[in-house]
Amino acid sequence: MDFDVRTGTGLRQRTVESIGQRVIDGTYPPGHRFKNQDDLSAELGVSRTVLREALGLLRDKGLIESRPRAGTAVADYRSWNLLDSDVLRWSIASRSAPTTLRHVGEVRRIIEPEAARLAARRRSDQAADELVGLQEEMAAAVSDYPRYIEADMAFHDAVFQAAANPILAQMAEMVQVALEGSRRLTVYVPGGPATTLDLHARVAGAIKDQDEAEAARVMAELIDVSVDDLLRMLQASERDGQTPTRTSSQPRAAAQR
Amino acid sequence: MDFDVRTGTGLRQRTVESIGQRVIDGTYPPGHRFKNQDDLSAELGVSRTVLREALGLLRDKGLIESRPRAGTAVADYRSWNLLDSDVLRWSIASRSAPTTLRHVGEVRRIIEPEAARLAARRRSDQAADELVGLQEEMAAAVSDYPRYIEADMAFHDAVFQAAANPILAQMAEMVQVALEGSRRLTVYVPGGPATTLDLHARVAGAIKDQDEAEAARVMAELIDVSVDDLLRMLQASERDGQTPTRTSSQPRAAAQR
DNA sequence: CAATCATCATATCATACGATTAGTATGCTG
DNA sequence: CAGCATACTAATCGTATGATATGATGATTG
Repeated sequence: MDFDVRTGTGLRQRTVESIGQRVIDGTYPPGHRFKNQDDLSAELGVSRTVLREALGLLRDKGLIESRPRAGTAVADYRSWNLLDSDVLRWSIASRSAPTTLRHVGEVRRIIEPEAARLAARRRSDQAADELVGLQEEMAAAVSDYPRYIEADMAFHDAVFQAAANPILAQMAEMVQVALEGSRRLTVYVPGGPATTLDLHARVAGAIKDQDEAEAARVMAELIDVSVDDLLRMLQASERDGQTPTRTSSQPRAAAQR
Repeated sequence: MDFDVRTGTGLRQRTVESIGQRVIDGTYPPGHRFKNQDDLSAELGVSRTVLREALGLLRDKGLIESRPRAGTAVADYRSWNLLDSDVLRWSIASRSAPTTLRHVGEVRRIIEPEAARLAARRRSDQAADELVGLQEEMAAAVSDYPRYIEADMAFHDAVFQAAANPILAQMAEMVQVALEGSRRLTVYVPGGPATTLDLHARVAGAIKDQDEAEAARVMAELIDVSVDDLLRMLQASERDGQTPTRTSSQPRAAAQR
C-alpha cells in the first residue's frame, strides 16, 4: 500500500536506496520508529533476508539504529555518515541539496587546492600528460554537457590521484558525487563552463610545471568560481520553480564563448 | 581449523572485524578468492545469514566484490574506502600503520587548520568555553595517558564541531580513529605531550578571540609537531622491536616538565 | 520498591529455491 | 586444423521462509 522496490537491478541495493532516500529527505525523520521487520519487509515486498541486509547497510551508514525489543529507528542527524557516497548522493538529491552542496563546496575549497599542491610536487610525467589531456577533452566537449561534466569529474579525480595520498584520494569520490549531483540539478547554459576552462588549463599547466604555489592558487580560484556558479544556478532554478531537466535552455548572457 | 569468532558482542560485527582485519593486513591479498559462502560460514562457525550480512558490509566498504558463479574476492586496494572508520582502524592496526598514519597526518595538516579557521569565524560562546575547558582537562590529565588522549580527541572534535560544517565534522571521526590508534601503538613518555599543551591552549585562545588567521596558523603548527612526534615514536617502537603495551616505560630525555 | 517474569523485536540459524554467469563443450568457418 | 562464435551446464551468489535464541522493556507481584 506504500511503495514497491521490485524493479531494476539488485533487490538489496534497491531496498537500501528506497529506505535511505526517505530517511535523508525527511519522510522518516530522526526518531521515527519503523514497524518491525516482518511487517516492513511485507510492505516493501521483499523478504526479511533482503530487508535485514539493507537495514544493516543503513545502520553502518549511521542512518538508523536497531535494538532488540526497541525496534529500528532513524538515527540522529549528527550520526549520519555524510562522507558516505550514498548518503551524500541522497542528500544532494533531497530538498536540502543547496545546503549540502554549499558544505561540499566549502570542503572542496579546503581540500582541492592542497591536493593540487601535492600533485604538483609528486606528479608523474604520465599524470601530468593525463591532466593536460583531460583539460583538452573538457574544451572539446564544451557543448556536450554530460560529456563535459564527465571530463570535469575525471580531471579533478586525476588531480587527487596525482597527489599520491590514498586517503586524500578517497575524497575524490565526494567530489564526483557532488559534480554528478550538480549536473542533475542544473540546466545547461551554453558557454557557461567556458570561464573555468582556462582555470583548468592553468591548473594542469602548474602541476605539469611542478609549480606548487601556482597550482594551489589557481585551484583555489577555480573552486571559488565553480561553487559560486553552481550556487547561482541553483538559485536560478529555484526561482524558476522548475525541476530542471537535462534538456538545453535559453542562453543567457553568452559568456566568452 | 582456522579461527572462531564466537566471542564478544554481536556475531555479525565480529565476523566483519574478523574478515576485514585479515583483508587489510594482507592475510587475504587483493584478488584472493574466498571459498563459497557455505564453506566459509562453516569455517567461521557462523550461519550463512550472518556471513552474508558481514560480506555485504565489507563490500560496501569496498574491500570485497562478489558475483554469482565467480564467488567472492578481495577487491583492488584502490577501491578500499579508507575514509570508513572501520577500514581506517584496521589499517592503523595492521603492519602498514606507519604509512597510514603518515597519510592521515598529511590530511589532518590540510584540514584541521582550516577547520580551526572556520571555528574561529563561527564558534558559539559555548563552544569557545568548551574548547578552553578541554585544553585544561588535557593539562590536568598530562600524567594519565588514556585520559589525556581522550581529552585530546575531544578537543579536536570540538574544533570540528565549532566549524559548523557537517561534512567537515564527519572528518573528526577520522582524527579520532587515528589518535586512538596512535595511543595503542606508542608508549607513554612522561612529559612528552607537554610541548603541544601550549599549542592547544593557543588554538583555543585564538578561536575564542575569533582570530581566524592565528587559529589556522597555530593549528598548523600543532599538527606539524604532533605528527612529527608520532612518527618519531613509531620509529622508536620499531627500533625496539617491541609491540608496545599500554604500560608506562623508561622516561627518555625528560622534556620540560 | 525491588525482584521477577511475560512479551516483543531483533539476532541467528537451517534449508530450500531461483537467478546469474564463468567456464566448458560444441560446432562452425576460414 | 586453428581460430572463433555459440550453446550449454553447473557452481555460486541471491532470495525466500520458518524456526529458534537472545536481549531489552515494562508490567506484575511479593
